[in-house]
Amino acid sequence: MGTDNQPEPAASELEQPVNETAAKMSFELHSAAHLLRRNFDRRARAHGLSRSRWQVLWHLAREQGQKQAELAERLDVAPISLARQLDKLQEEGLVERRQDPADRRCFRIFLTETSKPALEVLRGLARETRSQALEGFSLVEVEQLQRLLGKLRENLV
Amino acid sequence: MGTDNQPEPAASELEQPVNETAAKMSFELHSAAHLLRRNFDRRARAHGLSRSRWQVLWHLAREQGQKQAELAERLDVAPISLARQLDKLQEEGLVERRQDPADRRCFRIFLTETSKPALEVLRGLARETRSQALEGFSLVEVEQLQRLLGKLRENLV
DNA sequence: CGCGCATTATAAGCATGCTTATGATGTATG
DNA sequence: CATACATCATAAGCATGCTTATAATGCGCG
Repeated sequence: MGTDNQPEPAASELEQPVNETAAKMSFELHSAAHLLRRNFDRRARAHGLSRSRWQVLWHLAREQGQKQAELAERLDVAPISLARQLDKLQEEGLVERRQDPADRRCFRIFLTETSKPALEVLRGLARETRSQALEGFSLVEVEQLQRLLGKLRENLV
Repeated sequence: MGTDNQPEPAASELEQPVNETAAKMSFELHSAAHLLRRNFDRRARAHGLSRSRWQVLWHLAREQGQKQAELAERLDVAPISLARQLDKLQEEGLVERRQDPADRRCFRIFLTETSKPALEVLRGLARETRSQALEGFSLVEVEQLQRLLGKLRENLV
């Protein structure tokens, strides 16, 4: 309130260029993520693994025994969508639903032995895609990118 | 070939940490892009604009008069998918198909006056989402992020 | 000119996701 | 204990995308 003719000089100077650069950044982010997904999907598809299927397996590999509702939340998918996917995966013997002994409403989801080869394949594909995406990046750049994306993510959670 | 006991020391030192950091980076990228999309989608949805609809409008705002096949390629969508989306948009009067006088097979797609308010809304929503995503970012950081993502995108094209 | 082939838009049928509704089961509160 | 409410999985119906197939039209080469 001291100087009434310079309310927020820094803001007005920065606002415009930031907004313009922000638009480009936003485009790059969408584009990069899209290409990364597509790159991986193509590889996975050659092994008969569609996105919706491998995402379930992938998350289960990190943590088994979750309830469907929990798993659906982590996958950011509607519970019913997961339920139908699990129907198919179970039919093929890749996962199994086990009754929760303490709560008869819910199932706990587990991977079967059958799923192990698929998971190995997925890990390999992820490495391939990442190494292609990050070709020519220094370790510092990768860390920088990770940090900035993490910050951005925090803002949106 | 000079020193046979140190084939590629730099590579073996870097490979492991890069791979680990790369995995985190990859996660952050997917996560950030997903949240950005979701953030925008929620806002857009409150205005009755679904993703598949506003994406078409958005690209047309940049360039009208394209053939369906061209537009589909830019949207990275199958031609048939775009065709059906256009059916609906045309039905609502937001876009129009004009016969190409030189090639009777194809249509040229144009926005109508009716679509202008929707586009204004979209521009506003994009600004809101971006400003939320980039809160606390310096201009330098935004530029850095844009540059790194662009580099990553180039690797995947 | 004419015939094969490419291109454009669309159709049919499937996969996947969502919203809303429902039945079974748990939990809390009077 | 009983009744109201919450939660879990699933069903029904719609939206959107894809693969493959098809009809109309353009194009190139003999």
